[in-house]
Amino acid sequence: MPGKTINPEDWLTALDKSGLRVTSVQETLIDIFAHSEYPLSAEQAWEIARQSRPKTGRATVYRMVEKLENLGLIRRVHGYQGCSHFVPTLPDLMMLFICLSCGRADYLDSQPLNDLIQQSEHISGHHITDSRLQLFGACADCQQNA
Amino acid sequence: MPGKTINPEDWLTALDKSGLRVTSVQETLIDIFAHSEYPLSAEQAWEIARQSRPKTGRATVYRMVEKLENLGLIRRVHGYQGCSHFVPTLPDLMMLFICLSCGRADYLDSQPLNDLIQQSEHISGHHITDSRLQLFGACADCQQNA
DNA sequence: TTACTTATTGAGACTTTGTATCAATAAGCG
DNA sequence: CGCTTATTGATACAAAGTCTCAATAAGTAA
Repeated sequence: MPGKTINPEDWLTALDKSGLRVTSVQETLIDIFAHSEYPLSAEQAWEIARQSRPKTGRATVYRMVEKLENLGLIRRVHGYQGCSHFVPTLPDLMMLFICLSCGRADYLDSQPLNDLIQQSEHISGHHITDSRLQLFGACADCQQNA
Repeated sequence: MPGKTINPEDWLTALDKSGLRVTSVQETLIDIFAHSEYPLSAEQAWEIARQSRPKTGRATVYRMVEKLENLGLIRRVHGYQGCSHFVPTLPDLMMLFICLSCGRADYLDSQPLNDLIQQSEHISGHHITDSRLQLFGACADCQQNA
């Protein structure tokens, strides 16, 4: 599956700039989210974190996930079985595709969506400030292997 | 805010056809969802149901919400503070707008979205079987009153 | 209408998911 | 190095949703 990479260093820089202290929990969690091909829940991130950092607290992970989301570094995935999974945010790419077979996430060009939203604003009279679009189906790989 | 109406009778017919028994809880809940301008959670629907039917059980409401969702009569709203709210499904209209000021839902023509999805399928090679788009902002009314 | 069969219901226990509290820890800074 | 204070971990707590099972009521046939 295609995909762009993420630089954990940039994330730490972003956290630092935001006035927060840079800690080892942050580094661990950023690494986990940045390197996962799959959307992760806070609970899952906690499990993974404890593999390399056994004493990591549950609340800490939930807090950090919240911070990362507020900073826009990760985005909530609105999936079939809930909305508590997160993927890294990629600059200038906002349309998300989730493969229902392998579970991996892919990012699609969002410009057409932006056009669509502008169009809808015009027609409806509403002022649209945010949007959530997610696509589900079978990725190119999984179609072949089926 | 603009909106189309829903006929509870049609819903009961749909339930009947699906092989399920038609009960008074169903009628109550269908009525509640069909007449609400706002997305409702199962918990909220339970509260409202008990006003006219005090002994209604919590689990029953959760079960019924699940059934209504499976039958496609209500749709899950993927909002800011969670994804546990539901709105009635309207035929041939699937794009949902939620006003962040008054909370009401509005439905927009989905054809442009369908076109966009087809386009994305072409470009990405993924086979897209379902989508979730939600728009947030200020509705026409709330913009005026601001 | 009545009796019968079986899906649905209500109550409450239980699980899961997420939040609040607070003493202990460790980042950042002089 | 030592001080200040944000962050952390442990745990208690709250909220959201599921499971179980005896009691109820919907559909069906006599």
